[in-house]
Amino acid sequence: MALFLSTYVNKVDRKGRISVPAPFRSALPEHAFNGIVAYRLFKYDALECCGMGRMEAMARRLESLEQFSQEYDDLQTLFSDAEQLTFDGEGRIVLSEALREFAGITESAAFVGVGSTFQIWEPTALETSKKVKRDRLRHNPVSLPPEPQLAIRGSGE
Amino acid sequence: MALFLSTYVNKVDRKGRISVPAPFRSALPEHAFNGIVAYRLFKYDALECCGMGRMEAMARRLESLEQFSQEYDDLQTLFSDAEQLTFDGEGRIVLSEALREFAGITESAAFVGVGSTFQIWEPTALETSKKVKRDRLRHNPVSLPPEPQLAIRGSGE
DNA sequence: GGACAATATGGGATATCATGGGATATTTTG
DNA sequence: CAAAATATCCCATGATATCCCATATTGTCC
Repeated sequence: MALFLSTYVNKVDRKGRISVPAPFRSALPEHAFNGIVAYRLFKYDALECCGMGRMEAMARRLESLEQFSQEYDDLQTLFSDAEQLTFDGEGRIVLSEALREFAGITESAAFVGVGSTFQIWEPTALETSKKVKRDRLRHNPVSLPPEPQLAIRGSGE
Repeated sequence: MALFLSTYVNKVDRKGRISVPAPFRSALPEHAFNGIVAYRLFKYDALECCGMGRMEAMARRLESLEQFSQEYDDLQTLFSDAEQLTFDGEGRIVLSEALREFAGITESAAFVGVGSTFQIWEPTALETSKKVKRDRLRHNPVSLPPEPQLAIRGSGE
């Protein structure tokens, strides 16, 4: 499984191109599609990204939900707003205006490794969010449960 | 499982390089990634370090949490603040300015084995913290639980 | 106490990565 | 079908990360 760590801030150029950090490109599993999928987070004005394989697995899990249910419909939105972004020869992607606008990205973007996926944030918004979360962790420690069972995602369990 | 003991103090050079003590390098499990992962402790201005395998296990455990819960979001910060640090040919890592600043490290750093992981502290801050803990233990002794129950905690205990 | 090995420290060269620009191919629009 | 717009591809450069080599210090063994 892919593991994304750290945070990198890179520039967006006039053509909407931005370098995906080299460690993230290395961490992506091999796939016929050479790039990533970006979709909008529900809770934050930021994007979540992963390889195509993970997206395909998510699609299979969507199929396990009750068709026509409210949550099925809701999750379909995730897919319809998602964009596949191909790497160019230098490891850059092009962020569409729609994605940039959703995340409030203008000149730079922060690539935020969060374990099995990574996120793309506007850097100032990221710092604000991180500060809140760090403060919360400092005052209300949480723990990780022991080594898992696999969880079904997106089911709201 | 890895076992890290003792405390070593090494120098940071002008490029931010520092030697990881040889016993710690030996104690790390084999992994394709030749280095360590450093992340920020919640309760102290210090870093905690482990091998990549342990970080991967932590990522799997994160996946077992409810995906949109607040504690899930908060713990993601641990990953986004973490950095993978590759060993150079001489067993050194480069501590980024962000990590050094967080831990208050300038000229030297203390490597502190704490069992299954190790920590990196600014040496004076470490001494202060140790003194506080020794005083507390003297007045309020604690015990270890029996063998199978040790849990990894997201916060300093 | 000396020799040797292991470890830590220091410096410089090279490779990689991020950034920037232009050309070409493809798609869209009129 | 042609022109315009956009996406993709290709190439170059500067900064920095990585790699390589040497020396000093410390620990171990005889």
